[in-house]
Amino acid sequence: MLLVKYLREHTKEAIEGLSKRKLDAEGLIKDAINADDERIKLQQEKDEVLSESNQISSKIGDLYSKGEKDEAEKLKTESKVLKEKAGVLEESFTNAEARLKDILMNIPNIPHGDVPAGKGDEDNEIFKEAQNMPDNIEGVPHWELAEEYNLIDFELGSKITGAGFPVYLGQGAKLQRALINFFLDSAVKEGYTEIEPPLMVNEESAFATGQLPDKEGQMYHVPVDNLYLIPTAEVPLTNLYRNVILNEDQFPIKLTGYTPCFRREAGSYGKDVKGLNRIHQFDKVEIVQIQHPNESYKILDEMRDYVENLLQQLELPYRILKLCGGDLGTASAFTYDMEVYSGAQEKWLEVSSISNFESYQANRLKLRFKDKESKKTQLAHTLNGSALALPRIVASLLENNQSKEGIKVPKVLHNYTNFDMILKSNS
RNA sequence: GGAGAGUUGGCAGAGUGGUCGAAUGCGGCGGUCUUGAAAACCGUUGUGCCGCAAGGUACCAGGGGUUCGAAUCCCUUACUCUCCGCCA
Repeated sequence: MLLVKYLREHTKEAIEGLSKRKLDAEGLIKDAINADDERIKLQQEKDEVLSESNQISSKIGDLYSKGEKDEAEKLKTESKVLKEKAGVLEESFTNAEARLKDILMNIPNIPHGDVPAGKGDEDNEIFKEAQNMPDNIEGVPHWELAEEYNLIDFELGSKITGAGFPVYLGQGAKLQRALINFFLDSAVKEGYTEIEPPLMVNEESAFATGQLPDKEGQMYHVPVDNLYLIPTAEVPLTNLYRNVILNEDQFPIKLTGYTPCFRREAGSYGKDVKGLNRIHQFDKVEIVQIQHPNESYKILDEMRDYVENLLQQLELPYRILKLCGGDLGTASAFTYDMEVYSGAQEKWLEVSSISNFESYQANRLKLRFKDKESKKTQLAHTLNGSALALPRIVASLLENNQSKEGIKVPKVLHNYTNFDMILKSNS
C-alpha cells in the first residue's frame, strides 16, 4: 500500500511511474486524495466534539465531588447530546478511512525509474543473456525421464491427492533433499538466518504481504480454522516482522527458509502445466531481507548476484530478465526474474523472482524503524527472492544433463546426494 | 475436547469507575562526576491520527456494550498458563 501523503506530494511522478504498468492512475489517485480530505475533515470535527465532551465529563466529576448534584445533572444531558454527535461522526470517519484504504489497496506499487515500460512478458528486458547455452540436446522432456528413471510418479500423486501433487521416489526424492540442503547451506553461508516457519498463516498475515485480497483464489484455504496454506515462505518470513519498530542498528535483517509452497493455479492449463512446469505443491528456499531504504537497491543487486551464483554452481544455462511495468507484481517496485533453459522442451522456465517492494509491503505490515538522525519512525524496505524453487530446476537438470549413460548430477550436489549419476539400475 | 486463572508501556509489575497514557523497578538515551570507564546523582524515554505550532484526539490483547465518564463493570473472540482427557 502506498502512502496518501506521497501521492499528494508527488502526484505527477506517481501517475508517470504507474503509466509504466500501462495503468492510468490519475483517477485513482484523485479519488484517494479526495477520500483523504474527507477523512481529515471528519477527524477534525470528531476531535472537537470529543474534546468538548471530555471537558464536560471532567467538570461533572468536579461538581459531584463538591456535592453540586443539580449542576452536574444539567451537564449530563448536554454531554449526552455531544456523545451522540460524536458517535455519528465516528462512524462516518471510520467509513471514510475504509474508503481510503480500499482505494489505496487498488493502487499497485510505483515502478522504480529503471523499470522498462510495458504490458506483459513480451516487453521484459533481458538483463543478462545466457552464456552457456547447451548444444542441441537430443533428448526427451523431464516428465519422460522422471518415469524412465523412476524419479517422480505423477499418477501416484493424482491417486492420493490430485493432479499437480507429484510423488518423488528414490533418487528423485534424494535429489530434492540435496537441493534443499544445498540452497539452505548456501544461504546460511551468505549470512541469512535459517527459519522454519509455520506452513499455514492467518488472514491478517496473508493481507500484510499482499496475497489477500488479490490472490485469494490462488491460495488453499482451511475454512474451519480460517487459515491459508502458504503459497511461498515469503508470507510467514516477512510477517515475522509485522507490527515491529526496529532500531536502525538491527539492520540488515536476512532470513531464509525452506518450505513447501501451495498454489491452486486456478486457470492454468495445457503445456505449461505438464510435468514439473506448474504444480500445486512444490519446494522452495526463499531469501528475505528487511533493509534501510537507502540500502535496498544495493541489496537487490546483491541478492540477484547471489541467486545467479547458485545457478552457475548448478551448471545450468540461465538468463536474467528485468521485468517491465506490466509484468511486475502488484507490490513490487523492481523485479529480476531468473530463467533456466530446459533443453528438451526448448523453453525458458522461471525459477526465481527477486523483488524490491520498497515500503509498499512494509506499509501494510506496519514494519518501521527508528531513524537515528531524525529520531522519527519510518517505513523499512522489504525484499525477497527465490533461492531457489525446485521443480523447474529439477526439470532443467534432468533435461540438460541426460545421456545414454544416465543423468549427470552437478558436482556441487555430490556431497548431498552421494551419487554423481542418476541411473536406471538404481531406481 | 472439558474445567479454572490470566492478557497493562522494551521487560518486570502496580493500578477495580473521574485528578490514569498510566505508579515503581530494570533496561535505553542525554548529562554531571572521572585521565577513561564503572558506581552514584540529575534529566529524559510508547504508538497512530489531526494541527505551521500551541495543542487536540485515540489506543492498557481484538471487537461490542453499560455510563456524563472505563485500564477498571458486562458480553464476545483470540491467545497464554494450570488441571483433566486424548495423543506424534
